[in-house]
Amino acid sequence: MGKGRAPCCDKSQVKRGPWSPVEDLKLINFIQKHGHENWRALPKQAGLQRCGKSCRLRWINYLRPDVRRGNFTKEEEDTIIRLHGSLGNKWSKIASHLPGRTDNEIKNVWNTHLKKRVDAPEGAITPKVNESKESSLTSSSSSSSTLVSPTRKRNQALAGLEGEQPWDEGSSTPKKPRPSETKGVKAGELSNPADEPKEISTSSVSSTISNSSQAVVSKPVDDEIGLLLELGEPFGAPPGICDEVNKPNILDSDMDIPIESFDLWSMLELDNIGPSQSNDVQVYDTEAENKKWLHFLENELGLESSEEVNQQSLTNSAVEPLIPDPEIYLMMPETDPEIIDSAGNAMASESCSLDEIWSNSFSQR
DNA sequence: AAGCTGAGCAACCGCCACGGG
DNA sequence: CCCCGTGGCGGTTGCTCAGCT
Repeated sequence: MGKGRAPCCDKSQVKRGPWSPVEDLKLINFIQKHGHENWRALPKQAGLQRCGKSCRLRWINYLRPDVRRGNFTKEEEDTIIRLHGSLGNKWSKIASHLPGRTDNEIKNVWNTHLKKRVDAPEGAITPKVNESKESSLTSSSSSSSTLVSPTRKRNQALAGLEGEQPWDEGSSTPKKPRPSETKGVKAGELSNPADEPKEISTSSVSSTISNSSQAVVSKPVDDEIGLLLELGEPFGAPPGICDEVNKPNILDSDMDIPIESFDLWSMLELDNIGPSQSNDVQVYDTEAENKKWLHFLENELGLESSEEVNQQSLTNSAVEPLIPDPEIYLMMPETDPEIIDSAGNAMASESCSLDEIWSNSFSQR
């Protein structure tokens, strides 16, 4: 079996580190059109300089339509603890009991929060450690929300967006985490005057997913955009993909959708690419919606110029990169936002909301 | 204000299981 | 039956910043 096997890919030929929005877009676009029958071949066909494994991981953990991010509910935590008790570190098995949750996320949650909780004797979890972190995370679950990652990630992400392209494509050592895990800020945090001023704008999105009562805190518009995108599944997955992800899904679970949020679609004039509410995963008039959605994103990303080509490629064979390599901008010797901006017209400078969109829509789902 | 530390998590790595030839 | 390729899984790493001193 697997002894002495060659690496799955030539490490020198593939990009590593955090995924950029452009890459995400490419991957989504490709899978949405063609599925993922062969992960190994996928990167090439999709025009990605990534290892197939990396693509798979990215898809499974973040881009997949039914992935739920952030905010583990009390029930979920309990389930994890219970299942871990019986299954051990069988993360994928555990994940199969938690619709929308990935093994990786569960693993992280376990290692960072739940393990401590379980290890500690009942009641021995002393505030000092837990108050600031844990309680803002796990114990918050008592308010039925929970396991929210601190605001800082979001904050840092946003901070990174201010002046610098966070996705340093040229660098093998990622500088910042992508503004990806748009973990929400739990209500308590939001209401905390000390926290609030910071950068709620990007940090308060996802709480929504697991609990509306907590989620529907007033948020800045950008957050709602993220929320919308997150909830909206704008790139409705094709049936093939949905088959894969058609586990009992988030729509079946405890997710409440703050209806108000959907107004944003019209606010954004995106209403015609917005979700058509349904209980099925397949909630979009896929082809047209997808195109509109991608179109929108590409415009936002400053890929407008290539859009025609893209539209073409959308209808072309699978072997063609579906998106006319916008990454060329990112691959420039100097991955300078300004360069990108001048060339691509949008990436960095006005990218705040866009990046939030990206982060929220693609990473936080 | 600056430095240090720990937390959190995305992504990578390597091994294993399975299926096809 | 064996070999090989691929997908999947679990463990680990590396990066960044919030919070503390």
